Amino acid sequence: MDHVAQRLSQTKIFNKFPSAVCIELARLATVRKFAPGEFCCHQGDLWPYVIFMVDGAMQWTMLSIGGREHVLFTLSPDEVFWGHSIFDDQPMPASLMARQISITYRWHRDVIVPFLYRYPETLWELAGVLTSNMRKAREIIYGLAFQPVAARMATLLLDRFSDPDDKSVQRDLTLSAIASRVAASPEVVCRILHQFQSDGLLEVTRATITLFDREALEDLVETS
Amino acid sequence: MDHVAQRLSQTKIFNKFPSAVCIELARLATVRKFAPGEFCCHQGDLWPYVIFMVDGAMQWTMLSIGGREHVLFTLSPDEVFWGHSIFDDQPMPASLMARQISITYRWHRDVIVPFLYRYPETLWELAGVLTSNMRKAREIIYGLAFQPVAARMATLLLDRFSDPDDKSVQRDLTLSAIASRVAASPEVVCRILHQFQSDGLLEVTRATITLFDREALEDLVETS
DNA sequence: ATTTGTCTTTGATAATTGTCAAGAACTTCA
DNA sequence: TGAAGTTCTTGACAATTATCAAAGACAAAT
Repeated sequence: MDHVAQRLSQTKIFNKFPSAVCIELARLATVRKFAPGEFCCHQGDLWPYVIFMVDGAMQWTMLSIGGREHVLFTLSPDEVFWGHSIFDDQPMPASLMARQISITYRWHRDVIVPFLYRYPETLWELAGVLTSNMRKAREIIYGLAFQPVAARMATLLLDRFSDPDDKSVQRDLTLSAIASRVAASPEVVCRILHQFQSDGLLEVTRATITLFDREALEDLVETS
Repeated sequence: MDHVAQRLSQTKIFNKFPSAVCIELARLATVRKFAPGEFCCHQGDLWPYVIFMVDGAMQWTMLSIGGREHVLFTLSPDEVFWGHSIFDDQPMPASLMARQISITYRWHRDVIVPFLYRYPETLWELAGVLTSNMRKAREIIYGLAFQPVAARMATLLLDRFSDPDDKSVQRDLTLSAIASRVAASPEVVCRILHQFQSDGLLEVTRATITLFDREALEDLVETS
């Protein structure tokens, strides 16, 4: 069995297909490579595609009314993304952009829908996946609306330090990149980072961030 | 054909069932009456039900981290609501509360899912409905996060004056009720309302609001 | 090693919104 | 009619965050 088909068959929804179908789908897929900065789909496009991330990283970026960009989440290898237009023929509400060199398998709606109908359990699971996405989106944007910047920063940091053993991480995001994730200005991000440092929660150098007090960050998220 | 079954068969998803199935479903439904203030489901509950609004009005209210309540949308007669727990067995992210005396038809997941599987087009349409809900939720919360209060007020007012002929509407919401919809304090709502008035956009009395300049409100929503 | 350009840091200031408090206006009910 | 309870209005003040500006630190390239 093709290696990619194998990985595909472990994802939600696709795991409800017999493995022969996954192999067949892998064969039917359009393979595409993206350079960093290249767009997979643009906000406003009609984009009725499913993609499977083989390698790289994509970010889901929303253009807000003031021309500001907000990164809501990123896509990592082995994740599947179902374009909204597949289901309701409406324009995409955000853009998907490659952050690194990325490789995707892509299917058009017309290719994949017949398979879904043939195995209705996938359709049911699809409802589950959409619901879970809705919850996540709700959570993220709700955080933007009702949590102060410090709490949103704390969430992002905890996400980076997701492994409890990790005491120190590389800083791969600039202040502006962080700002676009927490919907704040780079200056504020800078101040809050140093605020955290002078409160003894962590240590910031140009290259790394070292976490001292995970609980304090968790508290910040809870109580705000 | 039962009158309610008839109405049910005109809604999304249910319209993909043969009418005999709608009649059958109407028979299988649990009919419930709610007094104003009574809850249909509570945030945090596992609530795997579908409801059809026969009469009245429900509001979808989210308890935020500061104990504040935010009303995200309301349910009107002939609308169908699919509880999130149906699809992913997770707790409901908000509460559904009757605002007036309301009557609902309700089905448990176990009752309705077999019918969905029997008619897979309904499952497909379900994905469409969930996607459209996701878009709406996104829009609403995104507005809360990135639009100033005045723009959110403008949106709410335009919603009230949805009929272009309506020049004047009853004020059926108190300042606090408005505040909870636009996620602001009643004082700020009061000020903005008077701001609009002194800018000549509308006239506020205790009982009614009269719109003078619809375009100005629309501009406010666009440009912020 | 110097230059160039991008990040980062810091300060000053302004805008938005929330909070508190007190009084005015209105409704309801007895 | 009057009393009690809401709801509305207004002012003063505080907190959060954005914006602008300028300077400092660093990395890459020549």
